[in-house]
Amino acid sequence: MFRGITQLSLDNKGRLTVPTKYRDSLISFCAGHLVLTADPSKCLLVYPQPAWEPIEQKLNSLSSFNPQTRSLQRLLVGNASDVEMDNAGRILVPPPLRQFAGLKKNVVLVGQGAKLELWEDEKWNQQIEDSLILKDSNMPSELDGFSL
Amino acid sequence: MFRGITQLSLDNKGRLTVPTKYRDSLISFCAGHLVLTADPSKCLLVYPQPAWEPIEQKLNSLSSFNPQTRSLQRLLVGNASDVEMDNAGRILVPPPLRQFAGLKKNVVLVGQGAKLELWEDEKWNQQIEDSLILKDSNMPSELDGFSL
DNA sequence: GCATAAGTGGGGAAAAGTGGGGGAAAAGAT
DNA sequence: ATCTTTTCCCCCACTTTTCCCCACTTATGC
Repeated sequence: MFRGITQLSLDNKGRLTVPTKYRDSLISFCAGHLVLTADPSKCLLVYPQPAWEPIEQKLNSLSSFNPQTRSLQRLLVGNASDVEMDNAGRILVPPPLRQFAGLKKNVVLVGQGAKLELWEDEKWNQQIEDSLILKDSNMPSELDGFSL
Repeated sequence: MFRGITQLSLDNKGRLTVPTKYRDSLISFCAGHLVLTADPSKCLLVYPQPAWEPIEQKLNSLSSFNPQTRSLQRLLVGNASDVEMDNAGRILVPPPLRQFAGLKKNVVLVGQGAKLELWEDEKWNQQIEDSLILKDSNMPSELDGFSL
């Protein structure tokens, strides 16, 4: 399980050095085989390949006549991209995905359980700021009886 | 299964070079025999020929008295076109389909499970942007309990 | 402070993309 | 029916990009 935030930079070829703390577990878990895709929040999602497969299968099994579903399929499956870590522990972020998430040089990699999120740092900070003004009244009922 | 997006261009003869990553599996799966047709979203659908057959049979089996069904049959079966990859891995996109999807030079080929979608690049970007403003309230119940 | 490991950048080889020309086959016209 | 014209397809060569590997620089720990 991934947690925590790492500040990183893309080199001028668009490569991302995966932090050492994740590298060994990624190599043993999926031989460095990752899947990158687009998230509606305009960041990228980074899955170990085995964790991605069931999600893609679920998406592909849904009816393509529902416009909402179709859009999700296009966003997630359509942007999904297989990438391999090179032997320096780097991955190449494909240009279309870099463009989608507005990644320039400074990015943050954020652990989120089974996956990681990759954000342009400004967008990440903005997103954190925005989340602070949430009203309690908007809390989903799933969280009833739950406290920190 | 196809996934991911590839930026491509049609040459001035209207030919499309199929990306290498798909070429081998297309040759072994369907001997380079593809079916292109029109999609209601104004893109083109690209099926390996064996994957297309059951879809066409299903469409033909539906009642042609329902106007919606009839329209679907006309759009999909009516526009379906057999194409072969040449030995440089290129396919010729028939002019009527090129016109339908507004394909000029810059296009994107998008993996969607058993099929591929071919978009004029501007239209694709527009479609992705539009999908980001989706409301949760519109999510189909199929997705209850599903998360990324 | 030195040694080892990690991060960064660049260069080169191989493969993939691109474009054009020539030939064959088909269609149309006389 | 034959000749002419056009379209389509296949092949070859050139250009571009991508990926992989190596070397240098920086950080960290002993």
